[in-house]
Amino acid sequence: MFALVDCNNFYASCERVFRPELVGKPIVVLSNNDGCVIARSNEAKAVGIPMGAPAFEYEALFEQHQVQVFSANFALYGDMSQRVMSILGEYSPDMEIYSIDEAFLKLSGFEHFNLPEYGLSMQRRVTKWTGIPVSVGIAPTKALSKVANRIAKKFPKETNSVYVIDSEEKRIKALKWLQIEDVWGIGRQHAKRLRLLQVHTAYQFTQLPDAWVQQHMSVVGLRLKQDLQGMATLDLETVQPKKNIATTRSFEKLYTELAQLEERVATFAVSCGEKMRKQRSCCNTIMVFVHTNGFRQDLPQYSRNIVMKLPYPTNSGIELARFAKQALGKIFREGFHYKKAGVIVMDFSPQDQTQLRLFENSNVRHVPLMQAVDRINALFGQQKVRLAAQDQKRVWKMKQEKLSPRYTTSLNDIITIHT
DNA sequence: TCTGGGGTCCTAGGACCC
DNA sequence: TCTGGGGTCCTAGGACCC
Repeated sequence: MFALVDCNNFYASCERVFRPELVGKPIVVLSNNDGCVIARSNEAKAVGIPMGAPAFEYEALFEQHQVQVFSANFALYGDMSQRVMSILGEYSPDMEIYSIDEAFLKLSGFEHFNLPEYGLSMQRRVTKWTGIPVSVGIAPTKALSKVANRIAKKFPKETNSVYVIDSEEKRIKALKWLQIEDVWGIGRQHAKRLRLLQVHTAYQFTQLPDAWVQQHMSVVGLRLKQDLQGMATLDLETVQPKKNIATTRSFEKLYTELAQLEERVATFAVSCGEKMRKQRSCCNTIMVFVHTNGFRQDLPQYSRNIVMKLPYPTNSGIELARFAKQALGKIFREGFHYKKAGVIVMDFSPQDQTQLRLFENSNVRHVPLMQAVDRINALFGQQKVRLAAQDQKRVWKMKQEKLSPRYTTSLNDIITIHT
């Protein structure tokens, strides 16, 4: 059996832990630059705020329903996630942290446990120890545990937020209840196509011939179908080093000059270097892209990326910034208003076994230098030490007008209790 | 005026090898 | 009228997840 434990409205719930007066009130959390809604409490969903809603279009509705609006506070969410995961880790030796707010637990060898009770224990302990409400779905396969979780979330009162699919009757009933677009692994495109074929529920999907599923949805679709039928095709996945690492941002205003973009792109490259060093990878290829604001129909549009093969593998921020600037120079065009840029590094080789080149090699002195930079920045805050090519005066700043304190990760922000 | 930021996997087709 | 049989690597595009 597998359990899927998923935090309810995670970002909104994190904000609520330290603002208990907001329990029962509508809350939304916005993306970077306070752009779109990326999390909603149940109350916010109920007043009709969709996922991804542009904040500026919904200001009136926020006002009307007294919606509490927060800028994304990833320092807080990341820390709360770790707390939740460390509690869940006690419940099984095999856990896959699937995303910031959910984890699969493999329950092999738990045959003699009372699973509904076990799930309830997880649910209660996480809520009690962290303040984050969670839902638990337990079933014979991963895909079915997702289904069970959805039921637990949809009917919290009837299920106590824990649902177990442990019989053929329950499995079929659950699949007949689940709409096709709500199936894990079936996105918009496949759902549309399946609807046209009169496949409206997860159950009907499991009745399709294997050959059709394989032809139109590849082996990924076929595995999903079998998993939903109760044959455990998907197993826990172990943590693998990432194959690509990206740092990309939309800008708070439109840029027209190369120098402005260079400064930002250098910062993105440095950030990619930091992320690579954390997993001890060096990249052999770097991609830089820029584009204008696609929503602005009054301005000419331009969008381009460039892939640059590096002469040697590196994870030095200094070298990455230099290459990224070179690449940017090749795709930058005068006369456009740029809204977004990014750096993506790929084609990794392990840091400790890079192949030396005959003529050009990464500067070995950067290795201890980057270690020192990482340690200083870890101690004194991000970007305390940075390149001259990066923003010196910090001229740009992400729009974060509704940022909550970093209650759990910054001593200055620690909560005060008056007694 | 304002519209997010990360990731993964699979397939088909072309270029190339012997 | 007929025109081999096996591979690999790379890229673009399409789908999906949170």
